[in-house]
Amino acid sequence: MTNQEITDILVHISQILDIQGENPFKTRAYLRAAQTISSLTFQLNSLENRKEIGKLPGIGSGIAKKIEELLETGKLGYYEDLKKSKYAPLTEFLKIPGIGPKHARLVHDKLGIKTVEELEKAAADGKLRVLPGLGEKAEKNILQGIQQMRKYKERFPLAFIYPRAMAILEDLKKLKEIKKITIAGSLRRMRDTIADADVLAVSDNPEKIMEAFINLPQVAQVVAHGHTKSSIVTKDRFQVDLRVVGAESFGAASHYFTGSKAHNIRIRSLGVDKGLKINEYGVFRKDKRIAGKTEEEVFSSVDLPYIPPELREDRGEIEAAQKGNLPSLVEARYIKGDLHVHTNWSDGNNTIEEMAMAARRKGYHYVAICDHASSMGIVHGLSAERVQRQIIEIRKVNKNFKNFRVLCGTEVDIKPDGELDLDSDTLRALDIVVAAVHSKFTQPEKEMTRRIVRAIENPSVHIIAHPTGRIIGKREPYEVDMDKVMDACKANGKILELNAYPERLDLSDIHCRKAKEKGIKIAISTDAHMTDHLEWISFGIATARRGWIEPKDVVNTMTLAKLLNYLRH
DNA sequence: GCCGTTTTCGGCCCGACTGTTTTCAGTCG
Repeated sequence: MTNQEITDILVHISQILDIQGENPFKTRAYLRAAQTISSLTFQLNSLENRKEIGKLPGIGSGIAKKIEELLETGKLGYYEDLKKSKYAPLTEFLKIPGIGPKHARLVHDKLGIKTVEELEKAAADGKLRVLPGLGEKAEKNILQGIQQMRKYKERFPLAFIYPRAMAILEDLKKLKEIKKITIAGSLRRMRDTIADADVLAVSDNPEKIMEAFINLPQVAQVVAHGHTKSSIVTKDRFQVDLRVVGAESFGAASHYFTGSKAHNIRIRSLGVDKGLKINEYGVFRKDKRIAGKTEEEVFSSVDLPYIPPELREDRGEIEAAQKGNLPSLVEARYIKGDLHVHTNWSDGNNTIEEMAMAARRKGYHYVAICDHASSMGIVHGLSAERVQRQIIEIRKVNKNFKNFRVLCGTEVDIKPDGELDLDSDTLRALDIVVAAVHSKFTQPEKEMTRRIVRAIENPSVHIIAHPTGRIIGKREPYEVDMDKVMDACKANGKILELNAYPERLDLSDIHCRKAKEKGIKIAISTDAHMTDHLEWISFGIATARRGWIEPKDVVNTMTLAKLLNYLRH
């Protein structure tokens, strides 16, 4: 049983208990345990890890026992019983925005409603309005919520939301009443997918801002409209929440709205321990504000150093901060080159020279041209002979540069049996060999793992590109044992790519952290197919930061000389 | 259900908005 499966079961347990009306702190305990497990960098099902379960944060003897039962037998008696509860099917209702555990239970108990379809019909027929606490408006909202759930249930890739949220920020900035404005929420934490965009502004005239916000041209629907907080859905179908506070509260509000929720709860609990109340307006002792203007003040009020947004997931960052062990995360300024870009020699849009110029404009010291070597026609993969010609061309281009180097590389296919799509003599002639799976994604885990491990063991290979093959929102990662892949990388001194292509971000943050723990080096590369794509490096850096990656963990922070030396050895 | 250099019992983060209510419960983040 995988961590993900255990997580799903714990969440489901929490939801059923919630609907049953259990003690909310108990249901939250299950959620917290689920969150802990979902962010582990190791699988619980390996034997040596099982003893540690009870020591994990938020997992005590009760839940630890349940997890052990799941690992041991693949089933959990407690959960099997819960699933028989008449309330178990109602967890589907919780996916409907505006419906929580209380209303889910209410419509079931009073009207016998068991499915979303029945709920929709009851709302349409005006049967909900007679229930205590519900009215006509609630009926309408539930109908709307059901439609919204069906339409917008997905999360959006970070790179889809990011520019659109920035555009809204720019629009709002034009208002003279706005003194400060920033993104917050999962967008600021740079999660790989985003459900909605949070924006925070400082103003003395919040109502004016609200008015302007809900009348932006991008707005398709106004979800909520209050004095200091409003929510809209854009024509691109994602929700934006805007909150306005006073300047004295900006730090506290930034911290609060950036989250994560789990991180906030921990910080506020630390505050409670010190007799402080922390909310979005500031840090208070009794009624006296003692901090809140900056995030640094908020952290410092609970004796912590500043914690970067990307780390705020309650995945150990608070403990690390308390011990003074926070990582010094990688930043854009450390990146000295891009180790995976394409040109019009294969499926890219620009020439070698154009890509090189663009990389140099970014201040890079090098760029590796890694066009496809593939028997798949669609990418115009290079044959061995064309690789030789490209090497000559790159040498020519390099004569035009000083203090900048175009590296000869390839993105060679890993065939289903683990062989590469270029001969080893050709591969040896290159500065850098990036190998990747581009076909037969559906191999069983054992075969896929063996396939990739064979490529890692191939002495010509330096880097494994987009190691899990996921396309966010479109394709699940292929079935591969990343522990074995990483162990092979460690044993053979090979590098894993963090592909910054916005729909990939592969490695994920969790895998980055695992790689770091195992001492494996990362290459943050864009896989750019045109010059503009070089900018995507920022999404890769953000994902790396979420994985606690420091400059020393990243090969493309090395100088050219060091990098070439590293690749040769 | 978890957790503890104040605690092994009694706490557990905090507030805005909505809709249905006359003071609040439910939902959300």
